[in-house]
Amino acid sequence: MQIEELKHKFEQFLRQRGYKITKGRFEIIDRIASYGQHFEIEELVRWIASQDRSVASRSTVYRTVRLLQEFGAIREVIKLGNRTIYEFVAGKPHHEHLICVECGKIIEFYKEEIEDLQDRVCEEHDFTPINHRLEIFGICSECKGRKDENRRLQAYA
Amino acid sequence: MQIEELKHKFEQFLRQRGYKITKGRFEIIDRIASYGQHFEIEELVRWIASQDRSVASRSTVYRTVRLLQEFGAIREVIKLGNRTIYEFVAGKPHHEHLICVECGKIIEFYKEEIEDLQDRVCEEHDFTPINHRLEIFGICSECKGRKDENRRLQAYA
DNA sequence: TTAATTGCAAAAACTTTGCAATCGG
DNA sequence: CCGATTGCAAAGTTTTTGCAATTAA
Repeated sequence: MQIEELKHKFEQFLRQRGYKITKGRFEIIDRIASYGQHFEIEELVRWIASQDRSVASRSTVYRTVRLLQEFGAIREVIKLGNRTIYEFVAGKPHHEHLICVECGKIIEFYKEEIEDLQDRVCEEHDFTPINHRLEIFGICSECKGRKDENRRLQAYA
Repeated sequence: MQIEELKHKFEQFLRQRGYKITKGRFEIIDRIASYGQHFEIEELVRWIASQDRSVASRSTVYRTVRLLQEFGAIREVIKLGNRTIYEFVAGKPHHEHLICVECGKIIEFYKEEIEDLQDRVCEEHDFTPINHRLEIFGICSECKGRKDENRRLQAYA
């Protein structure tokens, strides 16, 4: 399974750095995987606490999230206001996000050409890219529909 | 002057919303302009306090920054870790950023094609974009030079 | 054994808010 | 005069950290 492979690689990563293989760290990976694609840390803390409080404390969750980020299993993908939304990468190919500011829906997309153009920009500036993030905020089709409805209702009122 | 025009438009914006034209709000615009292109709120608070404490309190700075954001004179352009970097837009055309994670340097760029491709992606998803942000994190040419130097030094050690 | 990890509570960093005083229209 | 704004201090959020106890190697 994908997750097992990830855990195995994480184990190697920990060993390489002289860190320890603890139950908590691997449990957190499982909880992230079971929570779904995107999450905020406090959400994750609550999710873990709601299931089994003994898995990890808030501090351990924060510390493990940082570690998983260094390892590359999760990424900060959306920054909106004071919120940070992480994504469980788990070997998924790179992609960008459309974020509906109305309902919070997150749509993933990938455009090879955009990536290529970014590389070109970096070359032009002799800049070595490490990672990037493209966030497009707007209104999704469902919310647009809903808005039109509201407008109609208001018009009749 | 550019700033005067901006202030004039901001005045109209305030009136339109039934808000008041206060000295503080306009002073803050001047201080942002004099601070430079990019800033964090706490930096701005300190900058203002260092010049003339009577201009505005921390709360007023926070409240005015929010207002200026709604108005469109400033934008949240970089979100890195727990930091938020704002940019004074002041009629400048839209652009994206390269951020050096080594020295913090910010390089602006604009690629028409990237914008066009984004529009196409949005159309494909029937998504109405409101705004977007593309951040490319990496190492700038100066820092690369510095790193090579370090490597050389280490090699000799 | 011993160095890393954990949980806890405290602190830090950043931001928002309630309220009384003040100011703008 | 009335309602918006301000400054202050207090409270809210989110994240980090010091420390003693615990655990992995």
